[in-house]
Amino acid sequence: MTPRIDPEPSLHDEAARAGWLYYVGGLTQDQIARELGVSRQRAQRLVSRAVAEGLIHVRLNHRIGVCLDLEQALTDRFGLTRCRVAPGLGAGGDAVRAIASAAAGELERFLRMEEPSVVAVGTGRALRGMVDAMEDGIEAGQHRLVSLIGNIAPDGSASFFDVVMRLADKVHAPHYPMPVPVISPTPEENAAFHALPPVRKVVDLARKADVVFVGVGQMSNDAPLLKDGFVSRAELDEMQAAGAVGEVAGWVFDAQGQYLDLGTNRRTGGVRVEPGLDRPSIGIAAGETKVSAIRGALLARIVNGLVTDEPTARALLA
Amino acid sequence: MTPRIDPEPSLHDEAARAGWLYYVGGLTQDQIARELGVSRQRAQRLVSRAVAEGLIHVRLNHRIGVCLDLEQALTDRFGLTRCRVAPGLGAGGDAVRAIASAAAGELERFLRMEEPSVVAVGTGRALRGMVDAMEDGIEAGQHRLVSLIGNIAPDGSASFFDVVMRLADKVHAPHYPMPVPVISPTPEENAAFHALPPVRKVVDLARKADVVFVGVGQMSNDAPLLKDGFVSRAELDEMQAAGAVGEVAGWVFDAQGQYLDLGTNRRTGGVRVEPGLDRPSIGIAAGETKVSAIRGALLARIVNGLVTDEPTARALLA
DNA sequence: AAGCGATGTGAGCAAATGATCGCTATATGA
DNA sequence: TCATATAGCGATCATTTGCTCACATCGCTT
Repeated sequence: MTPRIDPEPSLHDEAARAGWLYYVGGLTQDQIARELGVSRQRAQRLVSRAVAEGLIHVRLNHRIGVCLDLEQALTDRFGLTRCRVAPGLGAGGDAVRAIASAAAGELERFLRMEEPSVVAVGTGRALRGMVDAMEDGIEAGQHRLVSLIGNIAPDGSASFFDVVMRLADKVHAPHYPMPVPVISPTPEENAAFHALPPVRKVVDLARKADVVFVGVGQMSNDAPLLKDGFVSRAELDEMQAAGAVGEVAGWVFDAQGQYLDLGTNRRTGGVRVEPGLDRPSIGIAAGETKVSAIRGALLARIVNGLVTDEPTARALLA
Repeated sequence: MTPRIDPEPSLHDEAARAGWLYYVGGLTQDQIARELGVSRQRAQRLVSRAVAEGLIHVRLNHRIGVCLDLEQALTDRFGLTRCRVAPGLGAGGDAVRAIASAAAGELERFLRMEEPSVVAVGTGRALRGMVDAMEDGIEAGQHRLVSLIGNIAPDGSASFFDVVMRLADKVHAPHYPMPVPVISPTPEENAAFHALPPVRKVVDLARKADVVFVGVGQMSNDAPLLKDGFVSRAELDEMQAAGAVGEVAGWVFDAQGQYLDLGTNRRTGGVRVEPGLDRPSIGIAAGETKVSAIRGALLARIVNGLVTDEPTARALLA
């Protein structure tokens, strides 16, 4: 009579169940081991696997007063439309982790709208963290997701580009990668790509996006662009000398948020986020090293919304 | 220059921050203590306070296969429109805790709709848990919340009735309590209440609700109605003898889900959930002792949707 | 002002946890 | 076929955690 139940509790299932019993049920790992009929060590491993694989999501259901104050102060100072400040994670903490769930909440907010819209996204660790922190089960098929940044890397590595893809995968929305090199060897090659009709289509879509989510990269010596091999050391030096402090979607700007007309900016393939957009343009970024980059982006209104963490917020206001 | 920040980190704020550092940041309590400048013991107390007060919410981001199978089986067997099965919490686990977040998700689903609607809710521990497990920050001002059950208790205790109130409070929606006794001393008194125009208005609202959320109570010797003093032992005996196995919103039914025409049912003040509604009527209930009550409600289609836990689901199918 | 209860605090301690190590089984590929 | 990598497992052990107890503090009542 009982229907066919219990095929093969996959490893994921077992881990999820262990995590559930641990965090929701409050059982000890010993009890979980007994419940699942495994050794305590295995139970412990299942629990940590559940955490590591992001099966367990923790959210804080209380807006800490100080963070609200900081949000208000940032909003006033930079004329933002949206602002979220997550509590910091202490000295050695990972800023990306701190802001991931707040950023996820911000994105979910847009994805849940019934009105079909176009969501443009950049790349970077922060955005990646945001997507990972999103809840499962959100269906956003009515929206279109478009990448702001080229998806052809010099070394062919794709790890940099899977933010849109992962997101599209997660919410079952159509997505439009931008089929151009992140940064072309020459301005001419870049122009050749942009002359192609399919490329133009994606570019047009990105330009009319209803909302933009981007990370903000610093242009100091630990610049993501350098680490990922998109700019050479020499070019970085050149742009630093010209005042470069940050970049958004690969486009480099100075301390006032003015895009520079040199270096890689002449060969960057992606769509530039124009300053002063009338639609939301949300920056997701935190970390001591990014402060002047973020400030530049805010000053020129390359972004008019911000998700950051507490120490970064304080530094921006200082 | 720095704006006025740091008035008084309230106890809640501190607890929230400690919980954040612990669960999101992964710091040890010792590190948290140092970070916050308190003793380790205080840090530990703050963390547990954060959990106890529901500041920390844990969600499982993975639907365990077995639970999906059970949902399908229940849906097929009882012709449900919606069904969620949460993993069980093991032998000594609290069933309410297990289903709270799944139920919250189900309710949030409705509240997030833009279309204004009327949401009718019952009472009980399960619904209370559901509301507590809801995320903060959901705005549902477009909906109206109406209580199915009277809000006048024999002993004047209000703890039983604050489900609608807490919910309304949380999502900032208007709410309509039902200003009648849960159970009147006589049918006549009950009728007198229902003749009053303001009462009729609420009753009409409840009757046309677009979605109904109710708990399911058992009528065994540990019946909630008995424990809360709404029925006497003698009446319970009488109804049990007549086949009573469960109740929804105070209305008692038998194993087939047929409402009985005796005992308190002649004096119950609230609105009866009619069998076979064409709109969603979601039962939130789990626990071994409730199985036959739930089965009755399902068979007669007093509820056409169910949120329960794994062992209960298995028992319902057995 | 003394008494009293509620609340909070730190020390100590037992239990729970998670990291490490060496072992085994399985796969991978030359 | 064999060598080697890889992953999982149980045992051991240092660290982390949360509980209990004895005491201090504060506010309120008598």
